[in-house]
Amino acid sequence: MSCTEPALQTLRARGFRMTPQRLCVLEILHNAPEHLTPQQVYEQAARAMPGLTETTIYRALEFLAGHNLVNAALTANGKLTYELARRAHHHLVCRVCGQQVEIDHEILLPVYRSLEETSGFHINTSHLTFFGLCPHCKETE
Amino acid sequence: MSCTEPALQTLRARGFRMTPQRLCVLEILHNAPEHLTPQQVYEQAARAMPGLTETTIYRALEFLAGHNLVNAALTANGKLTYELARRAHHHLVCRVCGQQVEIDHEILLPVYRSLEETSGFHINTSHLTFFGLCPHCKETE
DNA sequence: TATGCTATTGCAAGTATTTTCAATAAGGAG
DNA sequence: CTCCTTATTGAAAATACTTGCAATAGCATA
Ligand SMILES: [Mn+2]
Ligand SMILES: [Mn+2]
Ligand SMILES: [Zn+2]
Ligand SMILES: [Zn+2]
Repeated sequence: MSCTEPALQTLRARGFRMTPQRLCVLEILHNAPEHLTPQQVYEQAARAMPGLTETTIYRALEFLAGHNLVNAALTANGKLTYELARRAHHHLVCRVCGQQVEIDHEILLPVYRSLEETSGFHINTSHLTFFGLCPHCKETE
Repeated sequence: MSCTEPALQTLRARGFRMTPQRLCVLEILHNAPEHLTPQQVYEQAARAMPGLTETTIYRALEFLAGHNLVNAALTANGKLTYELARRAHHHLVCRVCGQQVEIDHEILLPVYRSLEETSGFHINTSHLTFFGLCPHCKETE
């Protein structure tokens, strides 16, 4: 499939390999409407590729995240979920009802700049999760 | 110990209890030079209170974090570590060597404000972790 | 200080995630 | 197209974390 062509090139250029298992994970995340847990990815992947193991899913997700082909996001209960890497963005999620709002990366650029200036670091966090209370839950305490 | 007095009041006022196990966890974090993993807390706690279980440590950390007496922080590999809640701050950690820099919460206030304004949310994320490359590792690629 | 309610603990069992290692297969070279 | 190197997989075992439940012990009240 065409949407995975660039990913394939990226990996090979770095001496790594594109496998059907990794393609399967990318495919699943590509069609997912939202972030998925490793378990959810596994369930779908196992359906498409019987015999594939959970171990492989965990490894594929970590690997793909390391190569910026997928992003990991933190949930309110401290667990990681994944999504296909796309336009840089962040999340704001309600601790009570779980409602999510997406945040453009541009909004954070100024802070990134000032943090880089004062620390000398090059920041490459690509996917932050802020927590809080949504307009509704803010009312009902 | 006096440093735990306020914590005790906080909990009782809300109908919860201060137990020797929770005090032990607070005590350990109070003396820790940096963030600790649940396992590290357990090792120290078990030495002070034989019989205490890992289950209790996990529950105490989550409970105390829920009451803002301790803060959870994300490590580069997606795992949670804990520290005693103190002045609001965040972290900037190098993905290569692990070097950490602390960030004053004030620096992020403007962004918080603008995020709250545009989303209507009340943000209460108290402990963010930014990742990147430190000045040194930035050089050596 | 004695009593009662119920939040909290420890234990056991369940689920999730990581690690180790031998067998397999991606993909560059010829 | 075949061969070779070695990145990657699957299986099993080890660890990490969560959940259910009965016994225990904070602490509010009298
Ligand atoms: Mn996202
Ligand atoms: Mn901290
Ligand atoms: Zn809400
Ligand atoms: Zn570094």
